[in-house]
Order: sequence, then C-alpha cells, then structure tokens
Amino acid sequence: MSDTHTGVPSVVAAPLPTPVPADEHEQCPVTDVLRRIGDKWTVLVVVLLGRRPYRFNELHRGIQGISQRMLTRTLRALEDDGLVRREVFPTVPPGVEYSLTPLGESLLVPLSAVADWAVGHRDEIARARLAAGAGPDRPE
Amino acid sequence: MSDTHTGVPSVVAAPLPTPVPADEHEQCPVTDVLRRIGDKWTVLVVVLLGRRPYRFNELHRGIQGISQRMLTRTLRALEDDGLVRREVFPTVPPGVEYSLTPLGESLLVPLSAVADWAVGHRDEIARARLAAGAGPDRPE
DNA sequence: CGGAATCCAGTAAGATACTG
DNA sequence: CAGTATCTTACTGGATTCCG
Repeated sequence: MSDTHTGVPSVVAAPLPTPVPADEHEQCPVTDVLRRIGDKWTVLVVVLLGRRPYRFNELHRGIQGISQRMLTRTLRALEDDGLVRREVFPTVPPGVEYSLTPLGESLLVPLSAVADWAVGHRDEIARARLAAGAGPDRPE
Repeated sequence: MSDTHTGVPSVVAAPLPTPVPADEHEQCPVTDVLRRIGDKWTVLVVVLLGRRPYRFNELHRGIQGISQRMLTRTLRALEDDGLVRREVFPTVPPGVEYSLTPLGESLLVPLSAVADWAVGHRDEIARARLAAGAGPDRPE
C-alpha cells in the first residue's frame, strides 16, 4: 500500500490510472461478475449449492419465493459461466442434480468477504439510511 | 473448515441451516449490499473515490458513458448508505466534493476480493461461456 | 420431475433539456 | 458547476400454462 490514501491492495487500487479508460467498461470482468452475483437469487443459489448438491425442485422448495422461471434462468446463467454443473440422471421420473464446479466453489471465498462486510456493517448502513431519510429535507 | 465439504469460512458457510429461512430474504443484508454494488456504476464510482476525492463533473468526465442522472443517483444512493460524503463549498461557482467515508473505504477491502477473483478467473469464465454458447445446441 | 413458452408489470437506465 | 425534470426504452422478475 503506497499509492493511494487508503491501504487497499489488489486490482481495485492498483490499475485504473485516474482517468478511467472505461469506454468499454461493459466488458470489465469485475463489473461483469458483480452484475451477475448482484441479481436477486444468484448468491442464494450459490451458497446453497456450496453446502451440497441439490435437485431442481429441492432448490425450488428450499429457496421459497423464487419462481421456476427465475430458478431456471439463474441456474442456466451459472452453468453457462462454468460455476455450476448440471447432471441428468435418466431415471423415472428424471432427476437433475446441480452442484458447484471448482470454479463455483472458489467464488465462495470472495463472496464470504462481501457477506462478512455486509453483516458486520448492516447496523451502520441502516442508521445511515435512516439519517438520510429523516435527517435533512428529502423531497420524495 | 469443518462443517461443509468446501473449506469456506464466514457467514456464507456458517448459518443458513439447509432449509433456507429466506422467506424475507429481501432484507438479507448480504443480498441488499450485493444488489447495490451490483448495479451498473456503483463500483466504478467507489473505486475512483477510493483513489482521491472528486468533484461532480470530474467524475462525470472520468467515468465516460455515465449520464448526469445516473451519476447523481449513484452518488445519492452511496451517500444515503453512508459510504460517500458530500461536501459543498460555497464558492463561485459552487463546488461539490465527493469522498469516501471510513465505511466506504472499508468496503474496498471485500470489493478487492471479488475484483481479484473476477480478474483471476475471467479467462476461465470466458471459455465456459463460449463452450455453453457454441457447444451443445443453444436455441437463441 | 424439470423444465420451456408466453405474457405482463415494475424498475433501471439513457437522452435531452432546463435551472440555481 | 452541479444538478433536476421529463420522456422513452430496455431489462428484470413474476404468474401462468403447457410439454417430455
């Protein structure tokens, strides 16, 4: 830590020469990943699959509130990114099992960092929001 | 590492007794934070402000592609959450400076973890996506 | 059981123009 | 300079129905 006033390591503080070259920030892998795990259900699914493999309806019941459509889409997206493996068992009735790939499991690590931060600062954030809403005049 | 088959620590692997109690997962602080930093511009703004304070139009030019509207909304949301501080200098013309609060700076740490993961596995993900798109028959 | 297909509402995001 | 106001479009997510 030596080139910013915050002692933060890694790519976040490293590259990005002040004038952001983000003309095509669309393809920035960081934003890309964040937008994927930033959706409504992905994290929940990944965390569950991090515990053990699940079958489709098992996840559907387990998550409660998710629609089949969203569960399907979420799983498909994760599968396409190589984070989740889908295995079909030709039984009757057919069974499909979902599990994390090694890549998917590796995601649990940084995910934990964010989760810990979120849990650790939830009160602080909640208070800030209250102050913002009730404090000065917030027109609508 | 002792209660799951992945060696992942922290809240991600800790609570969540297999049957998810996520009836009100809406208020889950983890999902909450992820959805905020999962939007299109937040991370970019936070990272920039992590380098040094910025003025509004300075950010506007620096990010390139963002509209005033989105920059304003992003900054406002971050301010409301207590991650960004907004200081007005009563000069002519008026100047407004944005900077990270200590809370905001602390976010850079878990953010770095995710960013490093994203950068470190971008190729792997890209290959998986190609394989998913070109591999089996992907209708549309 | 494990989806796919269709439809539909709500919100996020962009362009543009105007203001203190 | 630092926004706000308005309009329009694109995407996300949910409900329902149907199929192998």
